[in-house]
Amino acid sequence: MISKGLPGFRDFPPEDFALRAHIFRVWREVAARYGFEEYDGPPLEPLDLYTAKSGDEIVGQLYNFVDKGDRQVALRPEMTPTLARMVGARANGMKKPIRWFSIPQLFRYERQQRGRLREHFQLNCDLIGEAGPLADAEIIALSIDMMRGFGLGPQDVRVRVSDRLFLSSALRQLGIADAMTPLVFQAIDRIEKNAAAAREMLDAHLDTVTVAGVFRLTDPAHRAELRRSISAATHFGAALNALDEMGFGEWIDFDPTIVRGLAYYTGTVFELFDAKRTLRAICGGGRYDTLLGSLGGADLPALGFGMGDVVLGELLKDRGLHPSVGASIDVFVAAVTPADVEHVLKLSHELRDAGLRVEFALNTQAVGKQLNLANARGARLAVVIGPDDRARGEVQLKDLVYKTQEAITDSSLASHLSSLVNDSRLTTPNG
RNA sequence: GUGCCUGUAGCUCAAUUGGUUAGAGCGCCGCACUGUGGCUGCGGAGGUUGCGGGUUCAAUCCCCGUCAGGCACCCCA
Repeated sequence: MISKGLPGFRDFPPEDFALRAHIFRVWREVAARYGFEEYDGPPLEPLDLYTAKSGDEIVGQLYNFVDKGDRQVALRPEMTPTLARMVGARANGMKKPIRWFSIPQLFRYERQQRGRLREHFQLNCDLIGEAGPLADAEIIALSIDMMRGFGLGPQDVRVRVSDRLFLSSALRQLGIADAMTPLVFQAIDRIEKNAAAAREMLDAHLDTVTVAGVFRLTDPAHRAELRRSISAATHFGAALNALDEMGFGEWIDFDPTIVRGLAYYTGTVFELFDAKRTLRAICGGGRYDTLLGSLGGADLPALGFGMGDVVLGELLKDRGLHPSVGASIDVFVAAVTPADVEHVLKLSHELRDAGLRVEFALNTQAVGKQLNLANARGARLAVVIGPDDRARGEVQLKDLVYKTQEAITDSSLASHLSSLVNDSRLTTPNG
């Protein structure tokens, strides 16, 4: 009896792997367009890499254990500490800003739900060494272009953006002490999901008038007005304007309830959601100017985002934007009689050497069955070889799509097939 | 970690208020079809009804436990 896989861990049979490969491909293509270079690190790290500074939120759900050398280790729950270590070790010699991305598999020990497993792949894009607002615009633009790369538009995905500095100063104007800011952030983070709980948190620490002020600040009805109050002279205002100029204005929703849970964000924060809001966040990120220094790496301003493959995959399936499973071969080579198999083997390998994807029957089968298999594989072409053909130095070439057949001389076959297949690859989607 | 809901063939679902040997469609395999494909017809394989226990003459159905999945919390990548 083969035991089941662990809860929250996935198998990837070919039809699922195709989606994953598609997602990775788009991630890499788009990242490359922004000049980002790919890096990676170990999936298993010393436990203290995460318990040291990263924030207690993550530590509670670490997938950790003691290895055979009595070391406390953890499967990586996030990439940032690893990134900080790598950058810290070599930042002095690197031209700034640093544009790096990675697609790590991350792990968390928590109860799974749709869009949230114990393991996922997460695109991490980070821009290190630039404090100015164009860096903020650049990283948000990158996240938006990722969506465009999958065929998603502003009607599918919304980018909700805020700025912790902006929010802090707004809270200060309400008379809230700086010491209270983290708690108020936490309450604001919950307003949308559970307004009653948020109000309870605030009521416990603030007077009624101030609480009302916080709710007014985050009220969707006042958002347009609040957005107009953000001066272009501020970092946040300049970043928003830059996104407008990049042509991404219609994706952006300024939303002061976005603060994000992680304690280390220092400025811009943003999240991407599907427009129908039926799924969890597709992407989240922000500016973390003090984190790298506090982790003991280089003291550089930085910002970045993480985008998981699970929610994104759900969204692509919902919208019919996932890749269909394409043909696995170009050509099927069929033998009419056992005496033809020798010839089939020889020809098949000539075609494989020419770069074509080729399959043939591994046992003796009627020609009809072999063609049936060719169709099931999605082959564009089939070559049928029988005793009569061999006697004439020919093979029968069938086009399985157009249902045509012609005799071809054996010697000219490889180049003939290559050109046919290359044509059809250009014109067939997902081929 | 907490609460609620759901587990029947590879997939989607049936099965009379508890009643004989748990069925169907799709898919898979075979045959009609020994030199020509997607159709059609016929046939076949595939189930400890998630698992364990209990109640009962009798359990897919009721009860308990457990595991898994979904939803909401918690938290957030």
